[in-house]
Amino acid sequence: MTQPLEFEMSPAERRRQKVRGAILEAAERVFSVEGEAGLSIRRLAEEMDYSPSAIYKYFGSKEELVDELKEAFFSRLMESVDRAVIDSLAFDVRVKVCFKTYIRVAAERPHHYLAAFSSLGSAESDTKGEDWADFQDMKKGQAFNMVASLVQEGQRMGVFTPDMDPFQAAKSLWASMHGLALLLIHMPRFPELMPNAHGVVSTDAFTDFHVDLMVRSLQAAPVSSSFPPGKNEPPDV
Amino acid sequence: MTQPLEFEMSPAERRRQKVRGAILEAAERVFSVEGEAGLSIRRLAEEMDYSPSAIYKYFGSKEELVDELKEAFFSRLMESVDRAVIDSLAFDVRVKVCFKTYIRVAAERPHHYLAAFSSLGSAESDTKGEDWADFQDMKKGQAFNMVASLVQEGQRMGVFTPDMDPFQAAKSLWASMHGLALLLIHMPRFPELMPNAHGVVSTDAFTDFHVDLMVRSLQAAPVSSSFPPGKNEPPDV
DNA sequence: TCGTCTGGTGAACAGTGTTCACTAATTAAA
DNA sequence: TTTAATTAGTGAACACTGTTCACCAGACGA
Repeated sequence: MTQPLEFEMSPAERRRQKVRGAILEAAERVFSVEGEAGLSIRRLAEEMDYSPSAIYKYFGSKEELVDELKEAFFSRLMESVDRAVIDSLAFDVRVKVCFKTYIRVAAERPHHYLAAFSSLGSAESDTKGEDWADFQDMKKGQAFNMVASLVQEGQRMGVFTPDMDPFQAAKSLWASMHGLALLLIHMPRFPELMPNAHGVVSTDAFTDFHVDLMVRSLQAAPVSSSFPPGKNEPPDV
Repeated sequence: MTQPLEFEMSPAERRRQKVRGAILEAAERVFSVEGEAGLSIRRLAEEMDYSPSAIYKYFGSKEELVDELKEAFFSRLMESVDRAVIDSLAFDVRVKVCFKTYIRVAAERPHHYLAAFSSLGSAESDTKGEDWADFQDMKKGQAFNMVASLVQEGQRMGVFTPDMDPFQAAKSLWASMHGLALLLIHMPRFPELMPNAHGVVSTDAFTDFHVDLMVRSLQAAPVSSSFPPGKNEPPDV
């Protein structure tokens, strides 16, 4: 998986990796501002004074190239979240900073985040490994695991209600996080532009609000009102 | 906006609308299973025994055609939600059925829903009308308004906490709804495949769980624990 | 009946991703 | 060091795409 260290590469291999990196860099430059639609092999080749077919000596297809961009982005995203979480000590700020960092970094690179979720998964994949493998390869599983362990920690501390599957809760939280990130990407200023009762609300303030609601939904329920608290749904199979 | 009624159209106009409808029908057929990528003007023309350029007598561009498919889908989506909400009497089942219907219908037509949210909005739109106009045109605003009025109703009934802007709450709920719909589209069986503490969880059961959490986050907070309840963020401008 | 408008055609333009035969150079082996 | 083999890079081509344009025939209104 990981490429060999630099000093144990032949000069040829080292030069090859250098060119490969240059291609990825140029691709990243274009992709960041114009997305997959604006990134064409021919344009990329022209920008590097290469022939289009030269690119294919380094990448099997355009999809392969873009996949590498997406994977690199997801690594940066996870790294950002990790760092933000580690730097925070108190539990409550840790969980909130986790969500907020994810949403902010995702919205900062809209094309990357969008591209990573723009293809729809095969609906009839009998081989249950396929989706899940892709899931871990793309490091999306890492986000899920981090959220799940945060929920468990909250439950151990008695801050979150114990009568819910932490994995289910993590999925739900992830969906809410994902949803806001994508809404911010698709309509960048929708928190400001859409109606508000009390004047304009900045995107940051709205993100805080959304994350607050997400966290509130997990808190230990002191009394039950007309809505039953989230309990584990029994598997209906 | 609305086309003239059938009996007040000239025979020519009626024939024209008939062909136009046939094109849209064929496009819908292809788009439903293969999405925008699989829908090409040439293929469409071939399927109807037309020349490719004939399509352009009825639609200015491919984008215009696809936009009409997306708009029709959103109309169906909103109609489904409306009908589901109207058929329910009790407030709690009404709000849950609203969310669940939205998510289900969106996930049933993944290509449509994905296409409607696949283009990223212009980040630097100074004309604040642009995003908002697109918003109402695509009938996405209708979803928002429905959710907002549900929140207000819940607040009037005392079921939802009164100290939060119902519009902000509606945006947050919409984001959570949107997020789950897109996750189900991108990884259709992620509720089953991802880890669970208590066996396999069906997609339906997980949707119920997610919606429960969404609703719980709005409930009137009896006592405040370590997390402050969602209050109106003051505008910071 | 005559002119105008419109539906439909085929060819072409400018793109796209990708492949393939072909050099030229660089590397590994003798 | 000379030779063989592998590889980097090229340009042309294929099969697509959306879109336009000149043209033609038939239907329409005057």
